[in-house]
Formats: sequence, C-alpha cells, structure tokens
Amino acid sequence: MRFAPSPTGPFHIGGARSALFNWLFARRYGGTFIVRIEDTDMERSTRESEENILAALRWLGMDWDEGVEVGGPHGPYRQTERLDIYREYVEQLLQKGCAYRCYCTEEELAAARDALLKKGEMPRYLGRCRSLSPEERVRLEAAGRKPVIRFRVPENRVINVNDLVRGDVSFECNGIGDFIILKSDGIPTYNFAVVVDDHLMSVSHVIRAEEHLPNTPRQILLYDALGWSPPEFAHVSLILGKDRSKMSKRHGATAVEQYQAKGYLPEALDNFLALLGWSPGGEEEILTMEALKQQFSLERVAKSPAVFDLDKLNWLNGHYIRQAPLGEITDLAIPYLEKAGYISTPLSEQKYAWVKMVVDAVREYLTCLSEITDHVAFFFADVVEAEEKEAKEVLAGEQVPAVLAALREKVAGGGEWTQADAKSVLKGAGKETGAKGKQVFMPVRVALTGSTHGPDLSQVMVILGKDKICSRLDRALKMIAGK
RNA sequence: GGCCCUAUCGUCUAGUGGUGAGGACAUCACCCUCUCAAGGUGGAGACAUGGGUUCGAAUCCCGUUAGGGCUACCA
Repeated sequence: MRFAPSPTGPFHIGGARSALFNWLFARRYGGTFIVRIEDTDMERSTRESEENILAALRWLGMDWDEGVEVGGPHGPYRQTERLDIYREYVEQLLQKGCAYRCYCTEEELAAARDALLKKGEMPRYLGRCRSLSPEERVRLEAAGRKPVIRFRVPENRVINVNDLVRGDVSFECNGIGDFIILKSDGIPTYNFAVVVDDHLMSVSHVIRAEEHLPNTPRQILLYDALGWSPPEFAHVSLILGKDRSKMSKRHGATAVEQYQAKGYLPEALDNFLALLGWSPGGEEEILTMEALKQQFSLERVAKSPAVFDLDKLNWLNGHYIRQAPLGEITDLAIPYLEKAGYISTPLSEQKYAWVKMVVDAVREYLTCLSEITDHVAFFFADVVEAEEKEAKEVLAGEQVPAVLAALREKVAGGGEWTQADAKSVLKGAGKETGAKGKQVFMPVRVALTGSTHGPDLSQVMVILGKDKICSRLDRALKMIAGK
C-alpha cells in the first residue's frame, strides 16, 4: 500500500481520508504502508507542504513503514530524487517505439484542441509528431524547440479496469490520445511516475480518489508497454461540500491543520473520515483507530460521493472530548486558555490542578477545544456582572437578599471544601430562609457567575473557592440594596 | 461538447429479489435536573423518474432526469 500525496498546499481533508483508507487497509491485512512524495510539479511543490502533510499524518496516528524520513528498500521516496530511474524507462519505451518526441508548441496544441471541441469530440492529442523523420527532428530542434515525450496510445483498443469499489469500468483508447510522459524539462508527468514507482515499490493495491479514475486506463497502458502487471485499483468517491460539489475552501475548513487548530481530536477526525464512504458491519459508529484497523475492508466502501457533515464531526469530537482522560483534555485545552489571556504557562502544580477542575466543569459543552474560552470567563474574572435580562430578573426576587446573606454567612471561614460541603451549605441556606430549589440555586448562580446557565453549581463553588464566593456575594448584595 | 462515475430519510449510511426499508448525526417531544449541556426514551422523516425482467423488485436490465469527476508539459 502507499499514500502518494503531492506537496502543493495545505493537506486536504480528502487526502487525509485517502491516506486513512490506505493505512487501514495495510494494517488490516498486514501490508506495508509507504509514503511517497509526488513532487514533479516543480511550480507548486514545496518542502513546507510536504512537512505539513507528514505532520498531519503523524497527528492522525498514521505511521508508515517505508517512505520519506524513515527510508526503506525502495528509496528514494521523493519523485524528484528518482529522475534517473524514470529516464531509464522512458528510454526503454522510446526504443520499443512505444513513445516518441513531440515538438508541438502550446499554441498549436490549443488550436487543435479547440478544433476537436468544436467538432464535439473528446479533446486529445492526435499524433501530429508520431512519425517525424530524423531530418524534421533535427530541423525542429535547430529551431530551438524542446521536445516532450509522448506515449503512443494504441488504436481501437478497450481498456478494462476491474475496480475494487466500482466494479468493471471500460475506456476506449481512441478517446485517449497520446499523452505526455516526460515534460520538456525532463521531469516525468504524474501518469508515468506513478506507474514506475508503484511497480518498483511493489505496490499491490492503489486506493485513491475517484478523480483519478480517468487516468487509470493510461496507467494500465503504461504497465502493459513496460511489461509489468498492474496493481489492483480502488477508486473512492469524492468528499463533497454542502452544495454537492467537490469540497473546497468555499465550503469551510478543508485543511487538516485547520481542524487541528480548532481543537478537533485526531481520534474524532479519523473516526469521522472513516465513516465518510465506509461503513462498519455493525451498528456502532464510534470506533477507535484500533477498531477501525480490525474492521476496515474495501467491500464496505460506498460508491456514491459523500457530503462532509460538520454536525456529525462535531458530535464525534464532543464525544471524544467528554470521554478522554481529563489530564489529556486539560493539556490540550491549556493553549487556548493561554491564548485568550486567562492563564500563563508554565503553570504551578496547584494552578494546574485548578485548571483541570475548570476543564472538567465545562468540557461537556464543547464541540471542539477552542470553544472552551466561551465558557470559562467567570472562573477567571475579578467581578461578574449580571447582564442578561433573565439574570437581572432572578436577582430581583424578594427572597434573594436573605438567601445570599445566609449563604454568605455559612461560607465564611474555613479553608478547602468539597462539592458535598458546597451542596450542604446551599441546602442550609435554603432551609434557613424558607426558599427552595430554583429560588436558592438561581440567585446564587447569577451572583457567582453572572449568568443563569452554567455547570453544576456546587462544582462551580468548589472551583471558585470561598474567597471569591464571598466577595461576589457581597457585591451582589450591595447591588441589590443599592437599587 | 466528449468520456467516465453516482443516485435509499435534510446529511452519512445498512440493504445485494420476498424487511413494518434498519442505524447514526441533525430535528421535535418527553424524562432526568437549580440552569445550560450531557445522558435516557419516543416521534417525524427516504428507495429521483419512466419502462421492462419476474409470481414478486430499493435490489437485475434499458431510457430519462439530476449531481459529480476528468478532459494540462497539475496531481
């Protein structure tokens, strides 16, 4: 198995899914997972994107047995470092007469294409340079034309692809046209480089996006010409945006790093991506990488394209945030809290323990980690203000001063306390004033947090600590009296 | 335009000739509860369309329609 991304930009979510399917397949059946970099597009390829991709793969928990950075018996694993290898096979094809030099200029090609388009035919190269005499070649080269090498596509043949997810698909060679295998700068094109590399690297299965399906017959032709047998192909349908067109920036975040930055957990993204196009045999949809590794199979990959459903990703992520060990979530949440100015690292041991309690109190609200900053302000603020109308109304209740005062008295003094203590103090204050339920909880909640919504009140009280509780109670009392 | 792929609830999907068409997210209601969440229970919600084949079609075949991909000296 291999995953062969081209490093031409931020790592796309669709690429991540292709990688995942390849990785899962390799792990499920004990295969080798190779990461090869297809950087033959000199204009757009950068080292930076390559690193971005590798970092994303690692973050998502996909390790590779062979490939860039780890090496292996089939190296090098960057196509631009394999140029000599390709040249050798180009030479072979040239010798066999399966390929030839073409001197057409871009203008000439464009004109030919337009003409075909006008006639309603599939635009393709018609083989103008197929049989140039040596003299003509010399003349063209003398005129400064740099040739490309084209593959001679046989006529009147039908290529059958037995696709592992799509079944039998066939293409007519006549619709293909001689395609370029070596660009004028000596760099191979994608179609040629994949074939050479996949063969030399003993790739047995190629799992990739559906957009590559039309390339497959060309590649099969190349395998044929080189005397090699092609691997199995499996073309997975595309990931679509809300409007059902190929997922792109218009549809929101498409880069893996964007999800990472927002605070999505890799296990959630993996789980989600796996479910996009593949379905488990059973009804459980929450699956760890371990479970996916055991269950994944190409037979259960769907043929139809899938719309990226952010709601479902959010649900999965929320689930993983809630069930992960608190320490882990705390560590992941700290950068967001720091960035918002709530804390500064390094944290003392005490402060860390306290932050952990805060995280514990609010993590059930989160859909992604970055949202934590929307829920914690009152824990860090010096004073809180009841701003919502609803909150103000709560404080206006006639039993409120008595309740708050009673509570204030009970809280005073002593040091550490637990949630159970807080609960009993709350109950005591209620009993003393004859107020109960909402009548005691809500005003206290508003006085302490400024809002009518929030985490469990006793939990809030433990986290705030007695000092803050007292000062907030005092302030609330003063406000009410002042009115 | 040409070539190719696809078509089950709003979304992701199960289904491979006989099912009350199942599940998940989202949605609605109820329960739990100091609130909001979370959690639990329940409801609503789909086989694009027209022809065949068959005793019987979501399932097989053909057309239509709709969506998508490709059509580069990009991958």
